Amino acid sequence: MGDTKWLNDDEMALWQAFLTAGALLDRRIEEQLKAESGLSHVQYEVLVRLSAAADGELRMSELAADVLTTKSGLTYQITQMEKAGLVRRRSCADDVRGVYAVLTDKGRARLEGAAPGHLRVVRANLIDVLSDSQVRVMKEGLEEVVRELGGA
Amino acid sequence: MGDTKWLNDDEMALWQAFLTAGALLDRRIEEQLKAESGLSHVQYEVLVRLSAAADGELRMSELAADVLTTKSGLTYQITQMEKAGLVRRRSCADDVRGVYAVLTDKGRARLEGAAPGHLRVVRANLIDVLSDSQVRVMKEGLEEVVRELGGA
DNA sequence: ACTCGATGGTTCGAATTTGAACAACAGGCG
DNA sequence: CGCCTGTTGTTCAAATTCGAACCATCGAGT
Repeated sequence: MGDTKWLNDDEMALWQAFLTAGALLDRRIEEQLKAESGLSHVQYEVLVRLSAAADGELRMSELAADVLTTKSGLTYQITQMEKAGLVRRRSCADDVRGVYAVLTDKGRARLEGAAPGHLRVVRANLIDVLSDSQVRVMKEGLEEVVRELGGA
Repeated sequence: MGDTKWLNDDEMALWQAFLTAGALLDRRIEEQLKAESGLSHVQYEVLVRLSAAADGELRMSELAADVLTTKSGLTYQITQMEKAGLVRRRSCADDVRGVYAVLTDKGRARLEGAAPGHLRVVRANLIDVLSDSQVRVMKEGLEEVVRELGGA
């Protein structure tokens, strides 16, 4: 035992491409979003989740899980967004500890303004670069990876 | 003009899975690496690049590009790694501005110690979750994305 | 009602990342 | 040679992230 099974060429190339694509794409998204809407990617995701939720509000913990950030990370971001008026905190009725993050009108407007530009970047650099069948296969594969990582 | 072409279900799912897989996988890698070898993922990548390079050394700028980080980000990390004795700085003969990051024996040893564990995580959560054909398709697709993003 | 092991959010300090500004130099070209 | 533009790597402050510690509360089980 203890002998390591290395990656073959395709596997290595996949891993490398996965890292590179992720990093470069994130960079581009971040800069586009910041320039065009003054939002960070995390903040954009927060707005997306909230706007998709019933009444435009979610518990901090659920939001943190959705946005793939840590609890403290979300606390920080929500504080920032609250200062910017994009979001508001509301304490939970049935659980004194609980806190809801609530989307404000301003927040919703900001999201609507940012979405098209963001989408353009995602399309231009990821979706439209792939064929329909590539999209399907990669979706299947990555969903399996997510499942494995317990992010189901 | 101005009307936005949204994503269909598969495209949306792919984008979501891509983000989630990336974030979760990075998290797991980071924690495994830190726990088992006291390295961050960036530092690990630095060691990998240096060990792959001739004489185990690379110019700062090239290394920064390889590792997908900014110039200042690399300066910081190399300083940390230098303190830890994993790396050493050497100034460039033919270009007074230039600086080489050089892998030390200790650095190489640390990499060798860390690699098997790191590889296990990559395998368990990405590679081994996919079929050979999925690996090939995803590799092709992601390489195309990287090309599009100018990371050729 | 009471205890005890989870849960929800925040707080804190340390580590890291970012981007702009900077200084020093390289390299081509008139 | 002298000028001009682009590089190289570092520095600095500000923004963000991380993780552990913390407090208050919940909820199941007794």
